[in-house]
Amino acid sequence: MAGTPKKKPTGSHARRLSRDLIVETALAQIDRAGAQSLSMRSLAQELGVEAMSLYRHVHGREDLLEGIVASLMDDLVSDLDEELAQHWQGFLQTVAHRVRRIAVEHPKAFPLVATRHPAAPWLRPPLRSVEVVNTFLSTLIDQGFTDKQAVGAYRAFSSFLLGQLLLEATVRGAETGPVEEPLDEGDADIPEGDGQTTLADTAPEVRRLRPLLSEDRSDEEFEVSLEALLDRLNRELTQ
Amino acid sequence: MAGTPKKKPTGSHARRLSRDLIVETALAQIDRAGAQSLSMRSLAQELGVEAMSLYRHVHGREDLLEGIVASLMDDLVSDLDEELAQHWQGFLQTVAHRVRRIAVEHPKAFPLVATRHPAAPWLRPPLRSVEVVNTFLSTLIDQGFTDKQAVGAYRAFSSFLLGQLLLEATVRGAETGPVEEPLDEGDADIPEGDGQTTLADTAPEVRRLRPLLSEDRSDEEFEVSLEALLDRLNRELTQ
DNA sequence: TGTCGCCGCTTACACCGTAAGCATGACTAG
DNA sequence: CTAGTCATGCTTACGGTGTAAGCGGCGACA
Repeated sequence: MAGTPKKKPTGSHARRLSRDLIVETALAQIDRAGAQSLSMRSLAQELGVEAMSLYRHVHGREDLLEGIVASLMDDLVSDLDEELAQHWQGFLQTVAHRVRRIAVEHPKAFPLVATRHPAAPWLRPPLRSVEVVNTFLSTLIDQGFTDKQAVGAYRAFSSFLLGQLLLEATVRGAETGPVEEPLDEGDADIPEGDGQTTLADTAPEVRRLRPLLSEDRSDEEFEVSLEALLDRLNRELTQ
Repeated sequence: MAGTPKKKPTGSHARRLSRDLIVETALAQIDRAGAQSLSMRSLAQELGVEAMSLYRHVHGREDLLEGIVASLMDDLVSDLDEELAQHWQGFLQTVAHRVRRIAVEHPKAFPLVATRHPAAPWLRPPLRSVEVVNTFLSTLIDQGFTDKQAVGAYRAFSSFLLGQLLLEATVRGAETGPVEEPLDEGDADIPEGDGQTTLADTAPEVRRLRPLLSEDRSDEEFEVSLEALLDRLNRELTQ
């Protein structure tokens, strides 16, 4: 550059580079445009830095993604083991709502939490950290669950959260930025006759029920399903 | 080329190129090494063809993936609307087991089914085709479900399948080829003290229950959860 | 005033998806 | 039999991606 600036402009990038800052910025970028469009280069640019600089603080793209899901889920552990764990139902409800909050706030990032392979094969998304699972299990066992029941509850709970929240995140993520170009819709194969007419012909029920199908009852559905799960666990507990 | 071969060697690639063949081969490659490692070039190579030739039959990578999930799920519709739809519980059970079969046979591909955005916002994975959803809804409504109940059942059922099967697929997919290199485990940050010792210290319950956590009860869990869901729907139906 | 280590930069490479155009063979009309 | 059309696969080329390897400068401490 001409002029040999003695002090760097320091225009936009205020904070110093660090793993936390990188992860945080990456998450913001994913929230904005989806995980697909996050690249080391674009991330570096947003940080006012060259791509290779990121590798000082992050092992690579995979490690970065791992860091993102970890940072998302670390908010869970923070203040969990309190007086909160006195009734297991309340405990499960709190955990469920916290995880849901994460999914709703970061719909584009949640598929990562759901899909990424856990650190150990006996950890199941979305509760992927050893600490959380430990709190989960010991809370239940302290309140009368047998070992087997506690593990079963962990699995059922994981499955419930995963299904419910991944669905919700998919919907919310799609409506918050289907910026994907109209996909050309050219030729190249599969003429695919008129969609609307086809729908009325071959799927009248779907057509008729479309308003109902499009309604957003996710809050209510989550509560109801969670309640059903808790009932089931309770029934199992008291045999 | 020297020799101007009059007939092509026809050594390895027997069948002619077609969308179905391409999709089929791509699915095989995903089953083998995961979706991450599927590239147009490697796929073309396996077909004994140049990458750009694929674009005659497929709009691009996205369209290819779409074709793969469609081909996976098309096996559902084939013989669904039969005498099978006489009891909705049996119907749901059949559908559930068929989808599960798909997930178990293609654990590395199932995340695509789960994660990919559906064609319409009111379609929910893994039942992503209009035909299947239509059969689903009309079957239930024919047997006494109100519109709202049927739609609710569709949502609950989707959520159940998605959670249960994505978990199962993740586990099975991981054990069937964690070919991922040991990830270097170098330095660059986060010293991360000895893992085993840390686990015993901060997560004694997890350590104690590890054998139980590692057990594979997926068949049984699937049946039990499905049963619970059907019970719940039935209770809702008969109020 | 060294000198040493961190931290970001530069360069380079292999690989990716895909736009655009060309070569070739098979099939059909005259 | 010839000429024309068309489907199919190949070649070339471009911009983008993750990342290995080494360099440079700058602040901190002796």
